[in-house]
Amino acid sequence: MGRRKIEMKMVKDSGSRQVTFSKRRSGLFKKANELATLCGAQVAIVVFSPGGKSFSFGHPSVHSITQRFLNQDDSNSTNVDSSHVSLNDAKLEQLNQYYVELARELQAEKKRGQMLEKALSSKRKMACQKPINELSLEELEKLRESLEVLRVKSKEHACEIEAASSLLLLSKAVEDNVS
Amino acid sequence: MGRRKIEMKMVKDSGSRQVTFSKRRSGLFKKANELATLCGAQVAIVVFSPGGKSFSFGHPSVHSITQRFLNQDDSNSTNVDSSHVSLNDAKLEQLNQYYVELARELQAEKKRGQMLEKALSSKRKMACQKPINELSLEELEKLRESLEVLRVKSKEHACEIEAASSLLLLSKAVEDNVS
DNA sequence: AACTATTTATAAGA
DNA sequence: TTCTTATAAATAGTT
Repeated sequence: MGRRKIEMKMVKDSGSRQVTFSKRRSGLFKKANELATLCGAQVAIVVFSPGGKSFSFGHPSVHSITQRFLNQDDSNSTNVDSSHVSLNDAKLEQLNQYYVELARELQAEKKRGQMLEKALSSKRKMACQKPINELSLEELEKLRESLEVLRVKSKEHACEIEAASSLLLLSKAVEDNVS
Repeated sequence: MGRRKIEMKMVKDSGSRQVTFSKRRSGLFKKANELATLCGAQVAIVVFSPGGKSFSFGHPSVHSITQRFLNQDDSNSTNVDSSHVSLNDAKLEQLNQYYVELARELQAEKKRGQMLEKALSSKRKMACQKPINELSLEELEKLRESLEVLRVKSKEHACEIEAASSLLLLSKAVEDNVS
């Protein structure tokens, strides 16, 4: 948002980075205040600059909000039963929502889509196509999600095989459904 | 920032308020992520909606930042008992990490359109050459990206047939390789 | 700190 | 609700 578009990576020059930090921190707090005002929400923000200096915004206060947040799931420390539908589950779901929202942003990639369309067109020359009328968008989405999970698991450098198996089950299901 | 300027006060209509909250919370988190990325800053945000539902953003994590913040002015207080940090908490933080990481990768992905085209055209070969559980992380990522774009194209209601067909080619390649 | 040329966010609308 | 679009707002580079 300025004279030029900038790369979304660490600003190299220390001076410029300090200026950017100052401007954007101010902007962030303003947005937070607007969110609290317009929606009656409670918002707390804590920021540490690269130099280690802290800044905070809180409506009504950072302390009250962070305590409320941190104490959400501590009340039943004795109950570690996984079958219990806890607030943690809500949080997990919530984070998953963010994850999905971000994935959705990829739709804004018009240019890349066009390039892929080209690639897909040339791909179609290859034979061995099957009827696809019964393959729903929902099923496409399922397969995509499974790969999303697979990617995460791979990055954990753990249970790669388990993840791959899950993927296979899904892709097999899709394949069965079509044939 | 929209069709009209709005008064900076509580949105009366409950439905509109919910929509505004959702949009602006998303925008706030995006700004926070940009601040962290551009300036190498640590940022933690906790938001409670009017309905009492909580949302959080943390880079690197809400917990670490709030602890750092709460401890800086309270150096005489003993450490908060860390034994209550359950496995679920760890999972949450981990998921949060994925969220942050994905947001960052989203920016990078937008610049890899051409690479994606290459990846797609060479994908089937790779899938056919070795078992899926031996695919490299990079290869899995490419496959995932391909499906990501397929999904986008599908939702654009353009070339649904082509996309689905290509997906089948992909899944078929995987399936053939395994069976 | 101000100043704008631009980009980005978003309030309405479809 | 998800996707546009017209407009307001944020901000990158400049002075």
